[in-house]
Amino acid sequence: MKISQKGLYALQAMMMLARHYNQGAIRIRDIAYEETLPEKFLELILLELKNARMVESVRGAKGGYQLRRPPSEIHLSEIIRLIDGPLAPFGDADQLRTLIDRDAEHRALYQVFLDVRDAAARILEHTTLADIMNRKGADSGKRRKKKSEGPSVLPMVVHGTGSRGRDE
Amino acid sequence: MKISQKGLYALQAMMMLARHYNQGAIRIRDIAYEETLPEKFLELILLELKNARMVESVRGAKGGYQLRRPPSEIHLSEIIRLIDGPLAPFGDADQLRTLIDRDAEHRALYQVFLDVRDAAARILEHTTLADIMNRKGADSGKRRKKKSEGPSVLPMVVHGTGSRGRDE
DNA sequence: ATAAACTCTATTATAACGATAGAGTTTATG
DNA sequence: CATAAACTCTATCGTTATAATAGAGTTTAT
Repeated sequence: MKISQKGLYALQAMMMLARHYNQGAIRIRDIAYEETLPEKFLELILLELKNARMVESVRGAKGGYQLRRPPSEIHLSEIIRLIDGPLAPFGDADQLRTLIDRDAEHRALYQVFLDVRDAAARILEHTTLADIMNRKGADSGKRRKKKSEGPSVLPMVVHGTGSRGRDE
Repeated sequence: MKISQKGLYALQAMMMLARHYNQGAIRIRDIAYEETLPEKFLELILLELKNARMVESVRGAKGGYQLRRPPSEIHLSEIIRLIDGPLAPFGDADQLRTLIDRDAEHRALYQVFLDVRDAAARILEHTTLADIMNRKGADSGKRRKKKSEGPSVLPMVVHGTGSRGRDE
């Protein structure tokens, strides 16, 4: 899974709407300004989010956009899947399962792909807009230590563990 | 991180060379035939793998390609990074760490991205060609004892755990 | 009535992707 | 030492995806 620039914009816009939840409709222009996003491009993104029923629009003067559900009920995975497609690093989960069933030669490889997608899904399907709002701004007092603390959902993801200082 | 068709080809070619490790140089044509890969495209991929010192070539008649290191010492992450770039779903790990440091507004979001990349890295940096060779074909009894067995590092990746039967 | 907003379709430029072509170089071997 | 078998390298090509802009159309508050 690759998150495109557009996907990032969508996530940022949704975060902004989450911050202003229950404050009425927000104009595209204001979202674009606050998040520094290209306005016309954002327009298309919001239209997609609307068609996916994640946001709703109010048309006409005084119009704008707002979330259709509370931030705690919108998962990052939804947004990412909508804009950038499946979470799997190759194909999608169903395809991978089929390949694991039918392609004996490459079964083990596809299983690794599926493991990677499951790991991503476990994080993104359990993280909501509310989660990342609350985590914002360098420790909001909620016992979130600077170094580790790991990703809410997935145990033992200790920060310094992965290839720190290596390539990517 | 997205694994392209080219990335898949590279992984398949490397798996094939792993199966034929210590059997001398294998011709491009034979790799292409055995794995059903487009020969001319594979040529370019092998060249890249050679420049990255993962394989070596023997030129001239009777030439071909072979692994430069034993299959147990070649990690899937190396191949994927070479062909498809960083494991992170957006940018690379260093960029993400910088953004987490400097962009207070979006810190929490980038942290999630980094968590996803760490989860992928944990799997792909610990899975070797030998691992997936040995895991092949629903455990056919024959086992080459190499080093670690099974998904050494990432336990708890229970097959049926992830969002089965859902969207992707 | 009109300006402020969202809506929709089209278009563009650039890059990435997947692949093929062909001329060049190296080497085993008869 | 000629030759065929192989790898090496650069170029090209068609397609699709990405990132973005443009502009005409529609809805609505005031």
